Amino acid sequence: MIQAVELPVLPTTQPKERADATANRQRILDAATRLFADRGVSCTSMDAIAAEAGVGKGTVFRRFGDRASLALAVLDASEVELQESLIRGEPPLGPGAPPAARLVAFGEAMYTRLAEHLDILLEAELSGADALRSAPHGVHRMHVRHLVQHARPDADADYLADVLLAPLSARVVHDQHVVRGMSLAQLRTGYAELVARLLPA
Amino acid sequence: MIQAVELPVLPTTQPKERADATANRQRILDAATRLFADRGVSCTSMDAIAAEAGVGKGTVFRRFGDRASLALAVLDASEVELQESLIRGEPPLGPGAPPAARLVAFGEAMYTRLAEHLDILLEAELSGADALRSAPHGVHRMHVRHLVQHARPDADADYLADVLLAPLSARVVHDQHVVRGMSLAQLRTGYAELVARLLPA
DNA sequence: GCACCAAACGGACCACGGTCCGCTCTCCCC
DNA sequence: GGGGAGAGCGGACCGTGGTCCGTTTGGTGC
Repeated sequence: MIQAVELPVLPTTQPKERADATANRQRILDAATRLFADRGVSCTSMDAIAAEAGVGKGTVFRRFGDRASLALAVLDASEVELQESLIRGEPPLGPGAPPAARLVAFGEAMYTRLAEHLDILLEAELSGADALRSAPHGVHRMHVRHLVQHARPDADADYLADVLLAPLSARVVHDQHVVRGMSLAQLRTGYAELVARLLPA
Repeated sequence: MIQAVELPVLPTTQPKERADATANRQRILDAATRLFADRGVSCTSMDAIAAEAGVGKGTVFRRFGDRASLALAVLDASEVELQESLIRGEPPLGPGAPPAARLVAFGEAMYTRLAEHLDILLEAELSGADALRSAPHGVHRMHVRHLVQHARPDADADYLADVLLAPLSARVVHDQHVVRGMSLAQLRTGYAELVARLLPA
């Protein structure tokens, strides 16, 4: 027998987090941020973060899953800000400018972010076997793919998006800038010229 | 008092490896190759490799330094063959063809190699924080940089070489091919078009 | 052969990321 | 405010990569 059932308006809503859980999440994020800054990301163990947060190690992993996700979560505010700029910000980063200009601006923004948080971003993509499946990366890929498709409807936007994102990975930038000493200005210029070649105005 | 000293002709020569060490290196490589093939790279621990080789774990690490280097060493024969083709092989992979054609051929060769050994290459660049500092990668970068410089003396060959190598990383290809299901043909075509855009004939 | 020594060996040991499970505490409903 | 359910907690536990150091062994000079 079919019955009318009271359906929640948006069943996708999370079942609401308990107050202590929320508090702990924040304490863990604060502790991680502090320790990352103090003694460096790679010298900060998960145990140390748990201890600093005054919380059991299990709680850290329950909240964040693994080390890479925690690193990503620490940068969440910065990521949200970037995405906001992409969607609703001023041109050329936001809508309104031609795709090539927006892409160059995206590269600039990414390099700025990378310079500021290189070690944390490195950690985020190092530990996980699949940093490329993370939500932020997915958003970046969508964005770039969208710009490419508008500028060159003929091209393979999926592949080109990957090409345009690959040099912006923390690993590549770390090697270029830290290991081999290439300047950020050189990287920015290089990216702009790359975009100019790939997305003709 | 200054004395005439008998100088070795080439002090850079390694001081000759002991016979048992050489034998053990080979047994370890064989064991690793076998186990990687049998149960998969990610399911094979270093202890298991040591046991299979009939050797202490310390010996494995003494010979190969770390897991990533061992993975790389397993593929050494394949890498040597590739490098041989680049330096002395037939065109278009080897010398003689125009730079753009050689670069496309390089991409083809790399994709073939990636398809064949994806999991091992993934392991090699996953574990080490600095897979980009490995000897093979250095050679690849030199090669690509050299081709770029010949085709476009005006451009930033260093940056472009990185751009052209980044999409050929095991991590990117794994995500494209395994996770997202892009075909190898699509990747090859994409790379060829990328080269065409970046290195005008 | 022999004796010597550096190179090599091996497995106990360590630190770390991640899991598990029995106990606790919050929240909701009455 | 009392009680029941289940999310949340914490820290003991596990497997793994990597190190250390006392012991063994292969090469070499006599």
